[in-house]
Amino acid sequence: MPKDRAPTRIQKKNRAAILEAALNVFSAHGFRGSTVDQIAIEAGLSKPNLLYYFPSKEAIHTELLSSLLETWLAPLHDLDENGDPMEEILSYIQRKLQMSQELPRESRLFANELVQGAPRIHEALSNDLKELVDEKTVILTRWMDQGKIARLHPYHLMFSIWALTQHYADFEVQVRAILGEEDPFEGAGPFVDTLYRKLLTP
Amino acid sequence: MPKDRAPTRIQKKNRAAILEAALNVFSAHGFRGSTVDQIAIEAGLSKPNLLYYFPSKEAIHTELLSSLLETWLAPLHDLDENGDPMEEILSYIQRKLQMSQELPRESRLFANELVQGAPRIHEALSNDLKELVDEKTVILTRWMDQGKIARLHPYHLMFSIWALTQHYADFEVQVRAILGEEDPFEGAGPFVDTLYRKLLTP
DNA sequence: TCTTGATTTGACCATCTGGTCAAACTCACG
DNA sequence: CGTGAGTTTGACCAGATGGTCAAATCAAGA
Repeated sequence: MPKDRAPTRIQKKNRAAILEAALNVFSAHGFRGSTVDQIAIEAGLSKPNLLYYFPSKEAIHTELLSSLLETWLAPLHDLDENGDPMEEILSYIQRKLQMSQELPRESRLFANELVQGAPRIHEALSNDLKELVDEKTVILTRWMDQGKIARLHPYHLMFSIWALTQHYADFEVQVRAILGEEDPFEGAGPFVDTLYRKLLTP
Repeated sequence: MPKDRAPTRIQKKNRAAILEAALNVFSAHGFRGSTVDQIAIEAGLSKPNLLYYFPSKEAIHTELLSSLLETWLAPLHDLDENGDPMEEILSYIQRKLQMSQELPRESRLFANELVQGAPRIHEALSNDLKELVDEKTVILTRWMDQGKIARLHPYHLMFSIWALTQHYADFEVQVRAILGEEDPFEGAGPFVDTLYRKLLTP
């Protein structure tokens, strides 16, 4: 293993390649379904070489999840209490949808983890996520109190946004099986916009 | 393997026990994450004994998926073109939500499969599911033409229903991490009802 | 009860998989 | 250059896993 000095050029390149490869593999096959060899080959390294950069398969997975969690929660973080309520929420939703489109691997990485009970990120859910959601829930509730948006159960509103937007990445095969040639996101954008505009209008 | 006569009492009991156990295990760990031993133990059998009833792990999985697909699609099947449009759709949604509550293992079994690209049920999606959806889409579109419900992209309407209802089963850990003690389905029922009533009102 | 097919199992096998290690190789820099 | 740290790899290991098989046990009808 490299000493803990500043990472060399090679270390940077290889660690990045490994994480990129691991994202491909883990998001497609889940943790148990992925092998170190697959990741190594995809990263253009031999297995022992890969394990020179990360102590274990688990470590790669953990690092991936924690380094991507921030990205994943960023849109919600950006929800601004000083903006226009309806526009803030709608633009949050569009950003989430855009992430589903542009970062489907990340979405599926989390989906895989969650469906199987989130054994490795349970803590992050109960802490980081819960905290962030509660913070934003206060804002949503205030907007409801002020009559700026319709009164709804804020948690379930949040769930519906996650469910709807991530569905397009997580269950892409199914969506494509139904839509055929049609581009999923072409229709999805306007659809969710309409949906939440109607739902949130007081 | 048993001859292909009428199944004996023991065959019935053991095959049922195996499928029940496999549903538990596969839905919790995915296909690759599950082992034949786990399933055997959960079914109260030895591994060779289990493999006396099913030729392989894959065969159990396949049989589970195909035998549950029907159950899974039943609510949509029941959508009646002669009923009241709004009530038909809303009751479809409530039935889906109820299935999420009562059959979460089945939901997660499919979710696991779908997230990983549905390698084993791709065909069923493009055939059975696609066909059923298209059939019901015709009804939805007619209702829209008649002004009975709001005009929406019917496929995306369908996706939204699946996403929202199955979210509660598939991502139950996340939902519970946010809700804490609160019963997810307590709030979910009214929420989705409100949502689709608003959305579908012309 | 006896017989025959159904059921069960311990022992076993081949393969896969995560991980180790010592030896070889490469690179940056004095 | 030369040298020491950083990098790479072939060979290997132990445990897990899907699956097989012959032999033993059981169950039900004649």
